[in-house]
Amino acid sequence: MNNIQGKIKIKDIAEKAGVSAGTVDRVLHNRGNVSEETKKRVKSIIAEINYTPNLYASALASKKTFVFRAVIPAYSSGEYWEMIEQGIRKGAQELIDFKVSIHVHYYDQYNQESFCRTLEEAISYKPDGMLLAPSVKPLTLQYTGQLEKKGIPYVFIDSRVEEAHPLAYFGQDSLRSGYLGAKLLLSQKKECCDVAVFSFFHPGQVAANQISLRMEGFNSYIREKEIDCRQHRATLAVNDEKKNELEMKRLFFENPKIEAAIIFSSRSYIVAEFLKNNNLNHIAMIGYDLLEKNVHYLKNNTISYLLAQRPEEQAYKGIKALSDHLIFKKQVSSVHYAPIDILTQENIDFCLGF
Amino acid sequence: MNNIQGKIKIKDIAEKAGVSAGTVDRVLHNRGNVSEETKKRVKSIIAEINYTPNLYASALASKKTFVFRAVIPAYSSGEYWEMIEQGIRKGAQELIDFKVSIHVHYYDQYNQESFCRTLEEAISYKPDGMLLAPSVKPLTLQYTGQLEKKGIPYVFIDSRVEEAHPLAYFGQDSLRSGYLGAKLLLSQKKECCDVAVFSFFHPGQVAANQISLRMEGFNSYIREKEIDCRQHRATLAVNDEKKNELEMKRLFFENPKIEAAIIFSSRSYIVAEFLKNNNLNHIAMIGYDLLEKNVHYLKNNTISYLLAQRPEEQAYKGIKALSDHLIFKKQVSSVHYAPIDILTQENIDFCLGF
DNA sequence: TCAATCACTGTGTTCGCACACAAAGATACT
DNA sequence: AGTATCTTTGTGTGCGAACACAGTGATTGA
Repeated sequence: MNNIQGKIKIKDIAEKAGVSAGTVDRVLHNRGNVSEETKKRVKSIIAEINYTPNLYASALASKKTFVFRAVIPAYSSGEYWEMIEQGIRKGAQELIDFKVSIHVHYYDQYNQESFCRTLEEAISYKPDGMLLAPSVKPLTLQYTGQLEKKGIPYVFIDSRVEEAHPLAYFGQDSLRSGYLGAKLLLSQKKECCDVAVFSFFHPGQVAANQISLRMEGFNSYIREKEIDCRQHRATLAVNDEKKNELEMKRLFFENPKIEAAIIFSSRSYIVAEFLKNNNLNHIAMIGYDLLEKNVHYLKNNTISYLLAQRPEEQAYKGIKALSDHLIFKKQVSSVHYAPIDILTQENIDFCLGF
Repeated sequence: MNNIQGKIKIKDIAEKAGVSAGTVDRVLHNRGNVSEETKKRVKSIIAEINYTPNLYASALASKKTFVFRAVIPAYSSGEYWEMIEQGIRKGAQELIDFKVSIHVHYYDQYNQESFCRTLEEAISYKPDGMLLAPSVKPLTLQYTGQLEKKGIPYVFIDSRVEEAHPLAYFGQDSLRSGYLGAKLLLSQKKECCDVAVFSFFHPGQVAANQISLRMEGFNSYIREKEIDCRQHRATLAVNDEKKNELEMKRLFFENPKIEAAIIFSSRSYIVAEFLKNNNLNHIAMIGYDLLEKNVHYLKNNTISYLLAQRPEEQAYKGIKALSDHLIFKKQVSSVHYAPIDILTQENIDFCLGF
């Protein structure tokens, strides 16, 4: 017999094949030095009884150690990227007994050179795997090319770069989240309506972002459903409160008929704050991402819906994809869209923490 | 030095305390036979260096085995409870190397006696922990009382019974999901409207269910927001298609002004099918739970929103709660509401599988 | 013919921990 | 004092797998 669980061990396989455990081990890990004949025999037995190794025993015995490196934008507390890092940390925690350690590198997302320097440094350590929040395409491709040459698997988080060959991508389908935003905002409108549409901008922005894709999705809904509405666009600046204030005043006061607003950025709270302060309660508003400040305005009914994307889960799964690939030798599928969560006052309390 | 990860092992503690590994083990597991003095010394060192055991090595060495038993309603393929079982199976899969095995018992949810028999049988095996989909209160309390007397921890899944003392509860906040249904259906209505409200019924129903709570939540929204609407209620039968057909015909044809419908049951597809077949496309409809048939009608635009509750995740977490408590000695919090997912055509594809 | 080399296979130690058992002191009892 | 008993402590083995190392024949070369 085998153990209590009835689970098959290497010894059982060895017995059935009439060889020793060492030989089975050699077959399992393609270590060579096994005759073709016994190799086939052992392999067929493994397949037949559907052997799955005890990963914990395996990790315990293994001398291999793994180092992953993550490269993400630097952030302040409460920002979107903080949640990404939380997911990374959670993954790291779960993997320590598998001898995995994870280092996080930060780059200035408004500085191209910083991106390059950070990435170069991370790569110079020759990690076993990388998690990467990509920057603009040509820049990113330059480094993913290096990684591919060195045979280091990497995972994209948050956004994706075409023509690269990541092990996997974890992020939102931004087109569709923009489309859904339009539906939630406009589906029940019967007559022509005025809508404020906000995007964000920072000079020198180098990290990829989803604003333009979301807007594209938004517009495709309007086209498809032939919605009759007037869009009033504005672009806010990341770090210029006064300018933003003026811009919003201009927009809302000059167009008093605006009855809906959508902000294609996690900084939705900036507009929400303005609406709240100016008692523009009649304006329905949709924002993005589960930041604390956004949640605040969702709870006090300024933001009607928040479309969220579970960044911790994305990052966590990204780490898991690396370990699944490198340690557990599992097949990992390459594209993983995060669910688009629709959050309201009613269900928000159940979505904090994942 | 300790190992590569820098993680502290029992041996390290033993060295620091000037005792052997065996003694440290005795302290860690309260096995007794340790003098007060050394016990204190060892404990203080453990606390000081914040020791966390390698759970995998621990499980490997341990001779203990655990048997969990789950008691849930019997179901046919495609029903709600199938997803619960999937979650249980997933949990079982992850725990096999921790020497945990899980048995599932099924009861006829329309037969009180069956519930009793099934539960008695499950308890008679003296499991280490139980996962339970409760029935009506007095009946359930009878058995949870037995479990408590025997010191067997149990977890409620799906719905909850007051006055019992489960290790944890995993399920939806039904009141709030009814409230949210009302909001999605009615928030944009300006004039008085006619709404069809469906509940379900089966003679002899004994498993607890959330229909009435959802309805209560629905009504509280209407009261709070002073919505002006006419409700047309109907109760459908679980297994009588013809009667249901007649009932729906009566309702919708006699009240042609109905422009919205909500079904407080996972069998929402029954109403959706009727609307589809009778070309009542103008009626906005809200259903509950992520059944395949419901998804079908969501995708073809008959159901506008589906409010889902991740039953697999609930069950999975229920199993994890048991193992966290029994095996990993973690503290588990007692109430866990599942997120209320708002599903639409746009985000449904990302929510299948968890 | 004997040693060297090769392909192949078996054995033994190790990982961190649990647990059975042995050993060592301390105490009490005849 | 000698022995039985109890308390306290240390030692050894095994969990399942990884990997270094030690065989074992067969083949080759001198």
